[in-house]
Amino acid sequence: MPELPEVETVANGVDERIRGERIEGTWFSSHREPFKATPQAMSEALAGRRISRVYRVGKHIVMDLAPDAGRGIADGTAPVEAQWIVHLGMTGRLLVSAAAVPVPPHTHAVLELSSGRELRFVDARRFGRLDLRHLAAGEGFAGPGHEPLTIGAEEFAQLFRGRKTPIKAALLNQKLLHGVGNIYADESLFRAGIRPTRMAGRLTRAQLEALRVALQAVLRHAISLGGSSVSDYVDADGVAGFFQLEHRVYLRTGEPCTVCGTPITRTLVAGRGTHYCPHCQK
DNA sequence: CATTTCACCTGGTGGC
DNA sequence: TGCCACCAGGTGAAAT
Repeated sequence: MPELPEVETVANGVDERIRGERIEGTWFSSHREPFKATPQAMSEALAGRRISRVYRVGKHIVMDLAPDAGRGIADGTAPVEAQWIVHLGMTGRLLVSAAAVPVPPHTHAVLELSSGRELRFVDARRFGRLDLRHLAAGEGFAGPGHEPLTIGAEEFAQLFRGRKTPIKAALLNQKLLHGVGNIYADESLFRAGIRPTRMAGRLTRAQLEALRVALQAVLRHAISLGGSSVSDYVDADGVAGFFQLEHRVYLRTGEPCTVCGTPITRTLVAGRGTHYCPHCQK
């Protein structure tokens, strides 16, 4: 499901709903895939602590964990002792539900909260990951690349200098920019008029700047509409987003380009389905 | 090191 | 209705 706008929507929704709550208990499934840290380690780190803040870094959701009795829980300034890191993979969901609501199939983690509600991690394909940071052991979670929403023109252009890979593959590389995925790579390249197969290192400075502006605009617009719901994605309340209605090329193979009417083409770039207008994108 | 390919999973859809 | 191929928002390991 989830690229930057969807992860941002989920993280903000979870933060609004459960910030300040105490984690009373935990439950984890017996599948091994979603767990980078062991369920036992996560249980020990989570149970008895308070959730002081939930936010997005790249495509990761970070939950700051503070001591139960600490000050500054409500405004997120409490001392952070550990962080729970959630990556939604392709089909992951993070849901805040009343305990009485039936637990959905493919639920892999449940945090029981002081309000009586539960935070549930649900993931059919199990490409998602759950992990843990102990801040006493080092830095907080930073993520692998630059933040797409705030990166400046100079830094952005620098990322692609000399790269002999298609620009779309570079956009998907999380060590360069973290948070861009298949939908927003295709949509930003369309809005910038750049063909996804163009070699990244051969783009002009003006083209790269057009791409940066288009990418930031498309991500902000998508966040404002609660993200794109293609099949699985929903927010923390289980509600779908609306940005899929604004897609100009993604999954619109054969449909007319909204600008020139030429049928949208689908090809493979970096092993991913890639959609573009052969007339508007050079 | 840079880049490409493929495996990891389940479920939905569309053709026959 | 059933079966099968193909497709899907994600990485990360292995090969080149």
